[in-house]
Amino acid sequence: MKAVYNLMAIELRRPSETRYDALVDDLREAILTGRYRPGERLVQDELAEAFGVSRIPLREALRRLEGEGLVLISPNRGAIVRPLGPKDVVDLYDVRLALESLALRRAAERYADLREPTARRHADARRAIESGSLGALIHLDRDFHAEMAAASDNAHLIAALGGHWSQIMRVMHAFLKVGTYTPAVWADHEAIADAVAHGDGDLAVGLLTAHLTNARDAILTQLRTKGEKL
Amino acid sequence: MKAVYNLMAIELRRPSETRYDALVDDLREAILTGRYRPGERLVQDELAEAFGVSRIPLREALRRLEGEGLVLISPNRGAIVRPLGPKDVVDLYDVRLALESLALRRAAERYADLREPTARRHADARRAIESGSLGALIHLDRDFHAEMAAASDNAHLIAALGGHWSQIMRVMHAFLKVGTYTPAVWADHEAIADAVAHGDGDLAVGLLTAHLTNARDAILTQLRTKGEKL
DNA sequence: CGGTTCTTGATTGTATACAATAGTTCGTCG
DNA sequence: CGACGAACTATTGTATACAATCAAGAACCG
Repeated sequence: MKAVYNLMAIELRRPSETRYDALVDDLREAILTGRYRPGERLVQDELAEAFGVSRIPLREALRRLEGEGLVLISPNRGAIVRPLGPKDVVDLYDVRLALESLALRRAAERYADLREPTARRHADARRAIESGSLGALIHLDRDFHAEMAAASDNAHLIAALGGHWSQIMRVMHAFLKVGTYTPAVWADHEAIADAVAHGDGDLAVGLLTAHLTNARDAILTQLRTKGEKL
Repeated sequence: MKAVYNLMAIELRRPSETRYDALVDDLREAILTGRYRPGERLVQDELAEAFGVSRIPLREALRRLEGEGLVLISPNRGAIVRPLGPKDVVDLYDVRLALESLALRRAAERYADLREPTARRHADARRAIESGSLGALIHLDRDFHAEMAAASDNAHLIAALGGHWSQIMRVMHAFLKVGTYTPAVWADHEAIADAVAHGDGDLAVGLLTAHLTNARDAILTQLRTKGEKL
């Protein structure tokens, strides 16, 4: 059970970042990408050795991810990756629509102009699709929505959406393993950015509603037909 | 620095509850009620001794509360109680309205009938007002909204609202120290419960919007005139 | 004196060690 | 042969101990 610490990896991060900070990011990413499967037990000793740390910062990271809803922890029983079903997808997208609608309205009131970075990401996304790097694609997608949230200038909204995107990204990763990514989403993004820049909150929300409904339904049909686990 | 552990307090809780679980609740309550002031440093050794535990479960509890937005933690610097200003009140109520509106619509779709427990709480609230137990009053208020959230049958929405209520309760506690509690809120609650029971989501949301706007404005004016810290 | 480096004390970060719990296996008895 | 229960094992929960970091003040130099 003695761990051979990965000395190199530790010092590649900026100095004042603690093991906890790095662990939260790494563990989250591992769960999002499906390296740890839904329902799988997360045994502390194993994880600690895998990440080259002791159980102390690891436990703190698990508590954090519990707060984000990525893992479930029961006393004296340990942590598992939270399993998600079709109802979770529906529920998540409901909450997401409510929060992001608010974000768009506030961003539109301030005439936030995100057209330039959105176009840039659109180009990046094309390249990511060609090279087949799904992970990068999802991060670009999230970045767009995160930037919209930031434009709302509401710290509590940003925090709430940040937590929810962990879950959304899990769903997306699972979907992209079996489904196909339609570049149309980036046209949607640009239309939304346009509406916000012109201060038209109603239009932006309408576009977002269609955008999310399409995405959700595509995911749900894939889930039903291929029966992929989340 | 040696702690004389409060042996009695430990076993008064249900057996399989860990020190972490108890700490989260106790620490949250202490922050909500203002026992630890906004901006105040939360030194781990001091807290550990005060609560009769070691720093390990304490640190985990702090991570949890960080996730709820009650404390801010910076690496190697420690935790402080997150200070809230007038803008936070506006932002919080914005997010709250978005989330609770969704909850009411879903609850109304299901014709959830919460009129009986709401009336019961109304009576309890009268007694709480007479006996001047503000803390109990706030908990009753939260319970109403929590039950509405639960009636939405959306686990992710419930979780999101649960986290937010920590913050809302902080604002309410601070407000009630200087402001007055108007029993009219319970008439609002009953009207909302009625609308939901009749399946009228639009009406329920309209009532909620007025309810929250009134509450928010009352808090804001109190803050501005008396300049109370949150 | 004003600014800069060094030292020190307080505090956080993390590893190790041990205690407590729950799940499991195996034996016993009906 | 199955139900019950007692050891055993794997794993979590928590305390202690020590290392790393930061903030503040002292010493130093211009």
